[in-house]
Order: sequence, then C-alpha cells, then structure tokens
Amino acid sequence: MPKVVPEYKEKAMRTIIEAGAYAFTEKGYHQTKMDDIAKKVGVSKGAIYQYFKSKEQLFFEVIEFILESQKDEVMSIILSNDLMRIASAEFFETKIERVSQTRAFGLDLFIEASRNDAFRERITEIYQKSYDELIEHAKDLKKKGIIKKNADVGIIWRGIVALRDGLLSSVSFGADVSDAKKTWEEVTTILLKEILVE
Amino acid sequence: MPKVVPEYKEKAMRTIIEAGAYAFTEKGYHQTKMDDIAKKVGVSKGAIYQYFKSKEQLFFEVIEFILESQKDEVMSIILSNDLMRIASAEFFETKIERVSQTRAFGLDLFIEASRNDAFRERITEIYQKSYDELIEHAKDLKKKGIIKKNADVGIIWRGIVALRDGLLSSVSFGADVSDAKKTWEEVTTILLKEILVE
Amino acid sequence: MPKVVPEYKEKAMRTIIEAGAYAFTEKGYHQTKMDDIAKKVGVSKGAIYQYFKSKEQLFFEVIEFILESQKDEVMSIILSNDLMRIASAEFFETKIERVSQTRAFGLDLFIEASRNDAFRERITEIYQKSYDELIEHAKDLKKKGIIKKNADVGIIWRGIVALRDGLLSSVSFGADVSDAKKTWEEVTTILLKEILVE
Amino acid sequence: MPKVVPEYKEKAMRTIIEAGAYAFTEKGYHQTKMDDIAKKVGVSKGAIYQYFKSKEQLFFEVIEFILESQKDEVMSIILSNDLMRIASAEFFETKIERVSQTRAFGLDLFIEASRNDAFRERITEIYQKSYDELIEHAKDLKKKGIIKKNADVGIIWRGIVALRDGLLSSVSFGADVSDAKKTWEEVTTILLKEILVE
DNA sequence: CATGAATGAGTTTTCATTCAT
DNA sequence: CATGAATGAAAACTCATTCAT
Repeated sequence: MPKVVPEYKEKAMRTIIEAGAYAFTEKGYHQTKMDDIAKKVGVSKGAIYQYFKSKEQLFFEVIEFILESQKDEVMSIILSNDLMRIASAEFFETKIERVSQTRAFGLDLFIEASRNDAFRERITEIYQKSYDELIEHAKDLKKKGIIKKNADVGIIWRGIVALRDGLLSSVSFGADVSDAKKTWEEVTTILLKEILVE
Repeated sequence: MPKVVPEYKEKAMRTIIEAGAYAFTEKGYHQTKMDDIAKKVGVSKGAIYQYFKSKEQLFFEVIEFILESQKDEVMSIILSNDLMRIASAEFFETKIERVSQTRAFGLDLFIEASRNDAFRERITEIYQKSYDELIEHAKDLKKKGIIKKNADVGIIWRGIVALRDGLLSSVSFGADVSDAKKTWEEVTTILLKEILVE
Repeated sequence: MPKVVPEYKEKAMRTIIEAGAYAFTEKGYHQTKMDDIAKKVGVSKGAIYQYFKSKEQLFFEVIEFILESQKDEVMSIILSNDLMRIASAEFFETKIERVSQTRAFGLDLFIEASRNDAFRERITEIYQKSYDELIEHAKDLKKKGIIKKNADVGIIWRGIVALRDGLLSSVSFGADVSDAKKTWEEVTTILLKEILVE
Repeated sequence: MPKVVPEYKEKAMRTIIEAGAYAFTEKGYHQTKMDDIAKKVGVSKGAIYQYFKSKEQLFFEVIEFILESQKDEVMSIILSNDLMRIASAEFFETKIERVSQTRAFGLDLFIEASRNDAFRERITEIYQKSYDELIEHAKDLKKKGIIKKNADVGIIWRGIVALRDGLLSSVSFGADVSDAKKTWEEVTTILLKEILVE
C-alpha cells in the first residue's frame, strides 16, 4: 500500500498502539523504553514521533485502547442472559490467561493512568456506563422473572467486579491459579444466587 | 539523642523507611526521587546512602515494612471472635482512609515488587501464613458452634480478601467511596452468613 | 559519510577509543571524566554511551587497543634481522616520544588493568606469544650463524624488555632523557653482544 | 601514654602513614577511601583530619615515607663491597616479595605522584643523590682494583635500576616469578662483569 | 581530642526527544 | 517520510570533608 494514503497513517497508528499495549502491559510505563516499542513494531524511534507527540500521549492512547476492549468484554457479560455462566471456571480462565501472560494485567497501567485526572474520569465514566447499562438490563431480567424483584443488582455487580480484580491481582502476585478459580466459582455462585430467582 | 549511641542508627533507618513508604506509596517507585525522600526526612541525599545501599534496597525494605504492618492487621481480623464485625463499614473505613491518603494504597508497589521473584515469594508466604492461621482458628470456631461444621472457610476468606483488594483498587481509580463501603457491607454479610451458624 | 551506513558505527567507536586512549593515558582512569573524552571527540557524553556500555567497558577496549598496537611493534623488533638496530638511540627515541607526550606511557593503565584478572591473563598471553615467536625466530638466526648456538635468547630478550620498561618509567618520573637513551644504547649493546656471533 | 604529650602526636602520625602506605600501595590512590585507612588504623575518619589536612597531604607524606625507606635500601646496595651479591636471586627475592604482596609495588603511587611537579623533583633528587654517592664510591673501588678503571659505572647502574623496575613491573602484571629471577641473575651478572676486574 | 552522621559537589548513567542525512 | 546518531536534562550514587555531640 502506498504510504501516502491516509488509511496508511491510521493503520500505522493502530500497529504502534497495539505494540505499545503489549510492551506497556508487560513491563509497566517506566520500564518500557521507546526503543522497545519501536523494535516491536519494526520501525525506528523517529517514526513513532511521526504519529504520537510523546511517550505520554502514546501511553494514553494505549490506555484508551485497552479500556475500549475491556468495555466490550464487560458488556458481553452483562448482556448475556445466562448470568450463571459468569460463575464458571472457564469464564474466569479467559481472564487468568491474560494475567499469566502479562504478569500485572495492566493494573499498573491503570494506576499510572489514575494519577492523571482526565483518565480517572475516563475510567470512572466507562465503569459508570457499564453500571447503568447493567441496571437497565436488570429491569428487563426482573420482568422476565430471572432476577428477584427486590434484588440489589448493582451491589452484587460491584462485588463481582471487585472480586475479579482482587483475585486477578492475587494471581499476579503469585497466588495459586486453581485456588483463585475455585474461589471465583464458589463466591460468584453465592452472590448470583442472592439475586437470581430459585 | 546523641548520634553516637547505637540505637540512633536504627531510629534513623526507621525514619527513612517511613518517609520512603509514604513517598513510594504516593508516587510509585519511578516517580519518587531520592531527593524527595531526603527532603521528607529533612536530610541530604547522601545521608540516605549511609543507611541504604541503593534506591532499590530502600524500596525493598519499605515493601517489607508495609507487608509487616499489613500482616498484623490481617491477623487481628482473623483472631477476632466477632467475625460479623468485618462486615461493617467502620472496618472497611480504616482501609479506605489509607487509600484516600495514598492514592494507590501501595498496589503499584506490589506490582513493582512482584517483578522480583524474592518478593513474590515473600508476599505469597505472608498470605499463606495468614491462611493457615485462619484455618487453624476456624477449627476452634467450629467446635464452639460459631461456624458451620461443613463450611469451606478458606474459600470465603479468599473471597473476602479479594473483595477488599478489588474494592480498594476501584476506589483508588476513582470509584465512589460510599458505593464501595456499601458493597463491602452487603457482600461480606452474604459471604459470612454462608459460613456462620444461624 | 552518511551516518546510517554500518561502517559509520565502527568508525565512531574507533574515534572514541582513540580519544579515550589519549585521555586515559594522560590522566589515568579516575582523573579522566567521561566529559573529557566526549569533549575530545566533540560530542556529548550521551553519545559515548551509545557505543560503550560504561566507562569501564570503554577503558577495557582502550587497553585492548593499546595492547594490540604494542603487539605489532614488539613483533617488528623481533622479526628484524638487524638486531643491533635495537641498540640504537633512534629505536629508543620512538618510544620516548610517546612517553614525553603521555607522561606515564600507559603504565598506570596497565596497573589499573592488572587489578582485573581477565586483563592480567590477556597481557600475559600477549607477552607469551611474543616470546614464543622470538624463540622460534631465534632458531632461524642460529642456523644462519647470526646468533650463537648456545645463546639463551629468551633471557636476553626478557632483560631488554624489562630494561625498556624500566627506563621509560624512569623518564616518566623525571629522569633525564639523554641519560636514558645512552643507558639504552650501551646496555642493549652489551646484552646483544652476548648472543650475537662475533 | 597520655594523649596530650607531643610524642603521642608523632606516633599517631606515623601509625597513620604506615597504614596509609599499606592501603595506598595495595589499592592505589583513588581506590583507597579515607574510611579504609581509618579502619586499618583503628580510628575514626575525623581523627585522621586532626593530623593531616587532606587525603592528598597524607598521600604525599606516604610517598615521602616510602621514598625514604627505599633510599636506605638503595644505599646499602651501593655501599656493599660485594657487588656481585646484587646479581643473586636472593637479592631480587626481597623485592619480589614486596611485589607479590602489594600487586603494584607502589609504582602507580609514583605515577600518581609524578603528576605533581614537587614530587617529580623529589624523586629525581633522591635518584640523583644515590647516583652521586655511587659515583663517589666507585672511585674508591677503582682505586682498590675492584672495578675497571675505565668502566662507566653510572650507565651500568642505571641499567640495573631500570632492569629491576622493569622486571618488578612485569611480575606485577602476571609474569612468572622464577623467569624474572633468572633474568635478573643472568643479566646483572653480564652487566657487572662489564665493570668488575677479572 | 575523638567520633561518625551529615553534607554536597562532582560523576556516571539513562532515555525521551530532536534533526541531519 | 524514515532513520538512528546525537543531545542534554535529570537521576542515582560516591566520598572527602566538616562539625555537632
């Protein structure tokens, strides 16, 4: 493809962001050198500066990219009518896998990002949006008789999300994976039973 | 105190470690400059190097210090006979407070540390020890009829710990504190009911 | 030359090593600052680190470079069929010149290097190789009737080398150059007569 | 001994100089830290500054001390009537021993010192004085018929001194000690024969 | 006087960013 | 546009020297 067409630029940015996501996730912001990213993309450092003003800007684009991916994932859980599927080892496994590969599953990226006010807001916003969609969807499930009419779905949802984050972080600190999985299965089962009919 | 007495050295180290704990927790490892710590202690950079060989060594001593503090705290929960007290907003508040002060409650420190094998082991060891003491203590509570005979205390414990970590991290990413507190109260209540008699 | 061609890198390294050789030889390892070398090359400190990992590594490359140069020089003496030429003021002068320029003719560099085991071995190895080639060459000269059949060439060679080093160091400590030259002429003449026929 | 008496001060200085001589000789000027010397003497760093204005001043006093010792040694050789004793392995051995212990037998100290003009002069002066005394003494030996009337004693002397320095430095760079000894024996014998009657 | 904790100037080293080729 | 050599500002670390105790 001729390099001058505008599509090229977008493709190039995407490539760099993905390489950046990988590098940042693996090593954290400060451990990752511009050279690392450049090498991963297969271009020179200078080329990156053609597309991104600075390391920091690239970092924020990477965060945005990761948030965007996670958002979709979170949504798919919410909108699944088979809530109990959440309480399965398989479900947790897809997350665990990422953790095992990346050590810190990007948690430190979020910590890094959380020092930036704009990003705190962005993260909060995404969580809030998920939450709102959940609540909306829950109304439907209540009507359908799947969820108890008086169940506080929001609380349970927050609990499950926190449980996920806590367990994943424990794994990245060296906890036994099968312990984490079992905990996930059991605890989510308890929590979901609390809101599901029957 | 005269500086020549041997106790002085230990006191000085402790002072530096505490200042380091504060600085590292607030800004993370890389953002924290030796000068920051020195200024916080009120000495010159050089003075710190009299007590710690390098920034990294100081960092590890800080981690050790934090782990040690947390260990005691975790134990006090375990050994409390009034388990339901855990499921209180007040209990969670003591943790939250630290989070609000320190932004990321040291989670990123642990991520940093988790890239060091020795530390991963140390963290795992501390968790394991807490876990073992809990199980031991649970036998007692089962005998006394406080906990159900067939309850899987370990799983519930792991769930609560993960919940705590997940909620605290959500707060540090900007989640609403009162939401977190409420989630803590409700979810721990559900989980503890699962194992408590009555 | 365009900087992107691969030869450039090698040329740059060579330039730095030569500047380093000059600076280290003149001032010794510790007195020489990276800035001195950078200034001599006409670049910034940072540039040097693109080619050499550390000051120490550069130092070792410099030593290697000097050893390599000296090796060639030593060989040329050995392989000259006119051994008596060694016993000339002119021959010694070429060495003296270097000394006058460089104060300590790199002797302190070798002392510095001699604290490193790898380098002690390297130096010994080079000397040994020269020695071996000499002995081999001497066999030829004996056959040709230039050197006495029963002469202990090795001893005389070692004596001459030691004399050279001792005289050069005396000059660098302030001894009179013409005294050193005369000593060289007379003493090498005595020693060479010992092994030459006639 | 009460510390206030003036003899104490002198004794203390001497103790420090000797420890300094040992430390400097072993590690060179820059590798030797004031702390090393203080520890060797068994006092605090501060105490050294009571007696010596600076590290550099102490260094120069150490050099002076070493020069003074060597001067005596050199003299004893000159004034010995049995010149052939010089050409013995035993004679060389006393020097070798010091080298083996100290790696660089202070040569680097002299190089360090040689960057200081006052010291260059001091060293030259000591050598000159030895030289003069030798020449004077040689007149006597010529009269006694021990040395050839027309022998250039000065040249031979300079040759022997250079040989000594060169051989010792070769040993400190890793040369075989017995090779050096043999070279010493043979070469000095050749040179002394040149001036001795018979 | 002796001590050794503290100082701070001086060095090495790192790395995001720039810019000549 | 791409390259990667060079920059230079920023940090970590060292150690002779000082000075309060």
